[in-house]
Formats: sequence, C-alpha cells, structure tokens
Amino acid sequence: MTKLKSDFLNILTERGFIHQCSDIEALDGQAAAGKLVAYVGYDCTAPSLHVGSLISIMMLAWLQKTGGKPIVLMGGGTTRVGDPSGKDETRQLRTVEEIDANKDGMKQVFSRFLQFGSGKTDAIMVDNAEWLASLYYIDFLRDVGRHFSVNRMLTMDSAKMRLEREQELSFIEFNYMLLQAYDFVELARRHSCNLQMGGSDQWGNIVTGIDLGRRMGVKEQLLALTCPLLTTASGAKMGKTASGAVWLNEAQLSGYDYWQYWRNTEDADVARFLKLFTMLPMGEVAKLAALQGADINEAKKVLATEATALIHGRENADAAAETAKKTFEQGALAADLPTIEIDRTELDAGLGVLAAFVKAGLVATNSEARRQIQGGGLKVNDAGVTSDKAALSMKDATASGVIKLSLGKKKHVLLKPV
RNA sequence: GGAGAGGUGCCCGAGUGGUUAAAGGGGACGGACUGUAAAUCCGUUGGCUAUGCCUACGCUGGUUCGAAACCAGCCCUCUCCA
Repeated sequence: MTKLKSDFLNILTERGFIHQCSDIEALDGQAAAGKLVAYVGYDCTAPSLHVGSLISIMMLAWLQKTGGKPIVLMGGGTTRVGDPSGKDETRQLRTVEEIDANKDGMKQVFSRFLQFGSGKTDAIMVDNAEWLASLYYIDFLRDVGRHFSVNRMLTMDSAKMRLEREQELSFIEFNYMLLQAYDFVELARRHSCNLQMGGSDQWGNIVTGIDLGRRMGVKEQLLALTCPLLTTASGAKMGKTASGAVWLNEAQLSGYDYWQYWRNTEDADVARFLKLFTMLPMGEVAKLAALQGADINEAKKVLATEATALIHGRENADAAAETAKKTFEQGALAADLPTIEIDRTELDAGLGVLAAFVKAGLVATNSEARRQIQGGGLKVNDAGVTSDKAALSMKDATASGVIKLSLGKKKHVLLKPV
C-alpha cells in the first residue's frame, strides 16, 4: 500500500479502526481534498446506544476533526423492517411509536461527539423514514428493485447464513438490503454523501449500496469503509456487564458505572481500547501501553477517565475516578456512590438486612440475598453479614449519616435515612 | 391441505408415571488467588412471613393415590409432500 496522505486515514489506520475499504486510494484522495461526506446508519432498536456503536461514532468524530462532514443516519424507516445481518433469528418487529421514542433517546449522545450545524464540516442528522416511509411499492420496484439480482442477494452472508441453517428469512427482512442500499443513493443525491462507514458485518449492505449508486446514475464514486467488530481479548462480545448492556445514555447507565466498565478492561485490551475509545495523542497511548504488570492499572484509569469524559463530560469523569479511588484504594466512604433514600421511621422499626439489600437494588429477591450471605458476598459498612436475621437501625449510620451496603467487592450503594 | 418431528428453567439440552425445583453444559453472580484484570479453583443459580407453603416443563381439560412424562382438544415452530 502506498503512503496515505490524508490525516483522516492516517489516524484511523494507526488507531486500528480499519477493517476493509472498497478503494483506499480514492478514499485517501477525497479525504485529503476535504471532500469527504460520510454517514453511519444506526438502528433504533433500543432507547440508547451502547458501546457497540461507539467505535463508529468515534470514526465520525475523527472525520469531523480532519475536515470531513459527518452524517448521522437514524434508521427510523429501516428499523421498521429489521436487519437480518448477524442474527440467526427473526427480530421482533417494533412499533412505530417505540422506534420514535428510541430515536429521541439516541440523539443526545451524538451531540457529545459531533458539532452539529449548517457549516461545511458541521454534522447533520437525518432519518431515513423521511424518504422510505413514503415510497410507492411499484415505483420502488421499477427504480430500485430491478437493479437487484436475487441470485446474488442469496449468496450474501446475511441471507446465506439463514439458508444454510435452514432458518426462516422473511421477505420483509430480505428487503432490508434494498432499503439500506437505497439510503446510500438517497444521501448521495441529497447531501453529496460519498462514504458509508459501519461495522464489518455491514460490508455486504454497504457495497450493495455502492453498486446501486452506479446503476442509478450517481456520478460520484461511492466508497465503503468498515471497522472491525469488537470483542474482548478473551473473546467475549463487548458491552455486557453485570447489569446488562453498557449504555451510553446517563439515564440507562450512570457515569460512575460507565467509568467502572472501562476500568475493568482486560490487560490485553488496554492499548487497543486507548486508541479506539479515547482521543489521547498516540505518543501518550504508547507510553501507557508500555506499562507492565500491576502498573497497567494506571493505564486503565486513564482509559476509563478519558472514555467517560467523552460522553459524560470531564467533570463527571473526574468525579467517577475520585469516587473509585476513595472506595477502592483508600477504603473510605465516598459520598457520591449511588445513594438510595430510606424513610427514617422504617429504620427505627428495624429494617431487615434482606429487605435493605433488595431496596438498594443490589439483589433482586430476599432469597438471593440469603444466598449471597451464605457465600459471604454481602457487607454492611464493610463488615460481612453473617445472619439473614440481622437488622439495620440508625445505629448503623456512619459519621456521615449513611449506611454503606456492598455486594461483592465492586458494587456499593449508600442508604441514606431521611 | 396431507405426512412426520418438536415446544423443558436466562440460553442450549437431558429426562418419558413416584427419591424431580427437574441431570449436564453455557452464561451470570459470589468466594479464594490477584492488580477493581485475565486464567484457574470452589460455591450458588424459582419465590415466600421458610424444618413448612406456593408457583413451574406451550395452552386447556382428562386418566391416576401420584403427571414434565399417559390420553384428548387447541396454539405455535420445523421438515417433507401437494
């Protein structure tokens, strides 16, 4: 490969974002000339984005930093159909109301990463429901459908997988590919968009869009760029924690928990994640990546704080780091751990430990609390709970007026009498 | 429409009249070891006012002292044929 001349591709390459590209030289040229307008499409299947989408958001952010124009495409229309890629079962169809609500939830994250507006490199957000919802079937078949070969569609991974496993692929899902391809053409026409980015599982859909553009007379060359699908070094899918997915919205996952997610990164992933999920200069990354053994924890803290700062703001990130430091390193009681208020009269009456832990949300049921006690997993004010008959009262409140409940070593909640 | 196979706990999957709150695995949680890591090892993995009670093997009835298991009807999935 010849030397890349654009900042955009140099950065993406050295930080490990690139999996596949349809025409790297053409892309490099467009980027260097400041003519890149790129989009990433997001399904509206959940009320918030999660870390799985983060890598493509970072690509959009770098694009803007290096002089390109990012387009965030909300899949308000395509989500009504459902993408079969990478799923071996038909997804449940979502209602239109649900999709709209999800869309609103997802929007807030993007403003953290991208500058929106009407300037040349300002990001814009569009919803493909705009053009998909009002399509006429016959017209669509004539204008778009005739460019698609069913023979070839059947050989694409998303369809092939279903066929090989003899699992149903409904006609509605089979159409997803056409719609996504058409999105690309529509964006090219409306916004001079010339690049689509996405996870490597989107490759098939993206190049189909390029092909369609050519057949439908889009003058400009359309390009594809995909990033690797992320797993942790030990092979697990990214973005799952104890309490579910790692959401990007504060409402779904607090800044503190988000910080903790990154703090618990496996050693082997630290360097890779620093490059992908922070904007630290490469020199800095190299320095941190060189740390060995227990010292690598310092790198994890930087990773956690930098990654958290990107979406929750620097202040929240520092606060999370501080809370963690107090809780884990000094064993002190940090005031801004998650706090649950509790009625003082309830405490005076003697609140059973089981009920207290359930109330705090650390366990789901009394039985689970009992089991955790048996396994030595519950602590009140850092002292192990030995009996399920124990009760809490005002006497258990510490100097700062709260009772600290812990599940295992990492999860803590403060009970605050009011 | 016809013929066959199947629907079991978070998931996969055994069980084909009683000792079954249901083997085994995965996942998850807790413990030990560590560095808030990974790997490894150990434990737990339906609920409750708890030596008992309630709910649970697609749904509804039935047979039986006793059913996830046997019978009937229904619903759903898959395969083959039309």
